[in-house]
Amino acid sequence: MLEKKCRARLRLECQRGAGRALAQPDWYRKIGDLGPDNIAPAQDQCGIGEAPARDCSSGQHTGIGSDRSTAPPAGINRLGRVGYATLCALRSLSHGDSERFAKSWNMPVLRGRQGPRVEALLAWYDVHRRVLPWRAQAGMRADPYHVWLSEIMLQQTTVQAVDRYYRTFLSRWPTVEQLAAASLDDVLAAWAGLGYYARARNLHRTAKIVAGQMAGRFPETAAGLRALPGIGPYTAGAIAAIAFDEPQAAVDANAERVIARLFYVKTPLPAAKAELRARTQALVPQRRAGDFAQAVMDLGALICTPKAPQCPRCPWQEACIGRVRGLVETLPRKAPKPDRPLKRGVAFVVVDAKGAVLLQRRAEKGLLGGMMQPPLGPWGADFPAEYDAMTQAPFAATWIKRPGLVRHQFTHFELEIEVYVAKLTRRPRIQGRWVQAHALAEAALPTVMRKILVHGLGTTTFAPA
DNA sequence: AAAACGGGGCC
DNA sequence: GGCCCAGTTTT
Repeated sequence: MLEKKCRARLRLECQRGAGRALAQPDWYRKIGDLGPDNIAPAQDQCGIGEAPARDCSSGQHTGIGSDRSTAPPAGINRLGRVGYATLCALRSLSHGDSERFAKSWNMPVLRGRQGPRVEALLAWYDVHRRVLPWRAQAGMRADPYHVWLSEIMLQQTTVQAVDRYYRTFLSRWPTVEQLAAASLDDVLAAWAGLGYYARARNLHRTAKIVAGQMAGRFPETAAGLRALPGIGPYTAGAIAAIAFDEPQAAVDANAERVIARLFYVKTPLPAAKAELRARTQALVPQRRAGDFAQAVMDLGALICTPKAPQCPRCPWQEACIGRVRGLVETLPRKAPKPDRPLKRGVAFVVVDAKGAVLLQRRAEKGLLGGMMQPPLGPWGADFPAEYDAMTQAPFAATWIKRPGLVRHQFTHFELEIEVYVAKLTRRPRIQGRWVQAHALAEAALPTVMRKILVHGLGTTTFAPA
C-alpha cells in the first residue's frame, strides 16, 4: 500500500527528475512521503557484521527504469553514487526494482553485502590519511612512546592544540626514560595551557612505571595498557591497535559520530557508548587494526564532521543509514548538559622590589591540581555581590584594586576574579615562591592564572607557555 | 550513573 | 554564545 505509493512517486521523480536538484533528505522523503521512522529500523539492514537487506516485496514490479532518461535526476547525482544497497535500505523497493533502477543509470549494483566495507575505508585512508607528527610513515608501526604521548595529549583536545605541545615534549624528552627522570614540576610547566592537568601527573607516573618496572617497554595489549594511570578504554585500544596492531577498537568522539551515523544509532550519548563500542569492535579487521582505528578518526575529522559532513566523498556512503535517512547531521544525539553556575573570587598579585611575583602551589588533587597561582581567596557561587575582598587578603598591605574583572570559563562553571595588586619593598614571611617576571613564561601556570597575572601586572611581557 | 576536570577553535 | 574535541578518574 504505502509501498505501491512509494514506487509510484519514485517513478514520477525519475521521469521529471532531470530538472530538479533536490537535497538528499528531501529526495528520500519525497519518494514515498515517508518520514524517517517509516523506514525500517537500522538494525534490520545493518546489523553488526552481516544481515543483508530483506527483500521487501515479492509483488510484480512496476518497471522502474523502463522509461529512463539518459542521466539520473540531478538530485540523485548530488547524493554521490546511489546503489543497490542504499535503495534496498529504504526497503520501499523490491530487489528487482532497485537493481533495475541502478542499472538503468549505470550505477553500481552491489550484491549481497549491506554493511560498511572495511577495505573501502582502508583504501580511502591510504590516499587521504593526515600527516601528523606522531604518525609513522605509511606501512610502518609508530613508536609506542610516541603513540602513548600523543594519545594522552589528545584526550578531549584537538589535534591543532596538541601539535605544538607534542613537539616540545618529544624534543625535550625523546624517550620514556628521560621523561621519567624529569621533575613533576617541569612536566607540569611544559603542560601548562593544555588543560586537564591530571593527565600530566598521570603521564609522569606512567613514565616512571614503564621506565622503572617494565624496562622502558609499554605493555603490548590493551588489557596491559589499561592498568597504567591515565589510560582508559579508548587510549588502551588506540595504543594497542596503532603501536602493536592488536585488533582493538579505539572509540573516540570521531568514531562515535561515524558509527552512530553509519548505523543510525538514535540513543543519546553517553548512554549509547556501549552499543557504539560494540559496533565499532565488530568492524575491526584482523590485519591493519591500527590503520583502521586511525582511518575512522580521519574519516570523522575530514569527511564525517559534526557539521556539514561531506557525504559524497565518503567511502562508506553506500552503507550509511543516517545518510539514507537524511539525518546525518542530527547524529549522534547527546544528552543536554547542565548549565554552568557563576563563581566569584579574589586574587592578590604581589610584586617585590625587584619585580618578582609571589606564586603558590595548588593542592595535588582537584581543580588545576599541582599548578601554580598567585595568592587566591576561595571562590564560590555563594559570594554575595558586595563583600569585603580585604578579608581574603593573604597579609596586610596597600592593596590596589585593578579595574575590571578576569573572566574564565571552565567545563562546569564560570569564574569572575577581582584582582588586587601590592608592590612591596620588603618580602613578607609567607609560603610561596618568588618568580622573576621573565621566568613566568616557564612557570606551571594554567591559563586562568596567566590571565590574572596579566591583568594584575598590566603587562604581557611573558607569553603563555 | 553522575560529576569533576581546561582550554581553544570555529560557526 | 554555544558546540566540540583522539576521555579518565572520582564520587
